[in-house]
Amino acid sequence: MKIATYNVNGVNGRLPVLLRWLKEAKPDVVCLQELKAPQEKFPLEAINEAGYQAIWHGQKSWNGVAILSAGAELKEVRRDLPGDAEDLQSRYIEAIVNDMVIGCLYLPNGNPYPGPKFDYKLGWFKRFSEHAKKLLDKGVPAILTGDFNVMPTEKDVYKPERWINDALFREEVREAYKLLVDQGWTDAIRKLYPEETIYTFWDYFRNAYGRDAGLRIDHFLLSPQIEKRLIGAGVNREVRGWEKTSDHAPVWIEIK
DNA sequence: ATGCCCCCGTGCCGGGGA
Repeated sequence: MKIATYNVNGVNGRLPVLLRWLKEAKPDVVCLQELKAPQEKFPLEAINEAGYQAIWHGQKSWNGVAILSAGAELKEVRRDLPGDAEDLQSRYIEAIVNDMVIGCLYLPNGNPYPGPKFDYKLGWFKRFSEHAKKLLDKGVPAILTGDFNVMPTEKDVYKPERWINDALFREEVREAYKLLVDQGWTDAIRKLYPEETIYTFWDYFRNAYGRDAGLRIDHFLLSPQIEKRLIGAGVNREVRGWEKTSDHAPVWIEIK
């Protein structure tokens, strides 16, 4: 079973790229982020025609997350991150698919540092970690995946020294990611490829993709039951080279 | 220190992204 995550950077502007990738990669379950579309403008018909059912939580202009499933039933659990009724940003949606919890997240960017957006990022991270801990404590097979907006280590940045004070790499944020993983999650890409340089995002600026000046910020965190079933993982980096493409590439795992 | 590129919309500029 193949599960993928893809920050599409506008689900309607990216629809041809998304449909082509679905057809070529044939993932069973897909988590999407940055829909940048209100609830009623999600392209459900095209996605149904591609063979997927979907649940999503849209928002005008920004954010927005979705979960797609090809065959297996998709049972929505929640469409918001618990812990702050005033937080109206669409950044989390969770479903049960094949008896697994699938959490699809779009963690706040947090720039500029310092400032209120950075504080919001740390607050969101804390709420997310509390929710993640509850999932582990329940002992259910779970996958948390999406755009974490964190490069976990220096290996995950083309030039770490340039990113020290960026909200994606600040020590507080890396520490928050480490604390989350240390609850008992496994970073799927690093489990299979501990030393490789692997990126999931390349800026539109400065020919970043051509220079391979990338970041690894889209992650798969697996609960112990899923980690035992992990048989493959990778990045469809060629998709980043397509016309009218997102600045992120799809990331996938295969479990037995 | 900033723009580069690209998305979206109370749209032809500005905010946000990372």
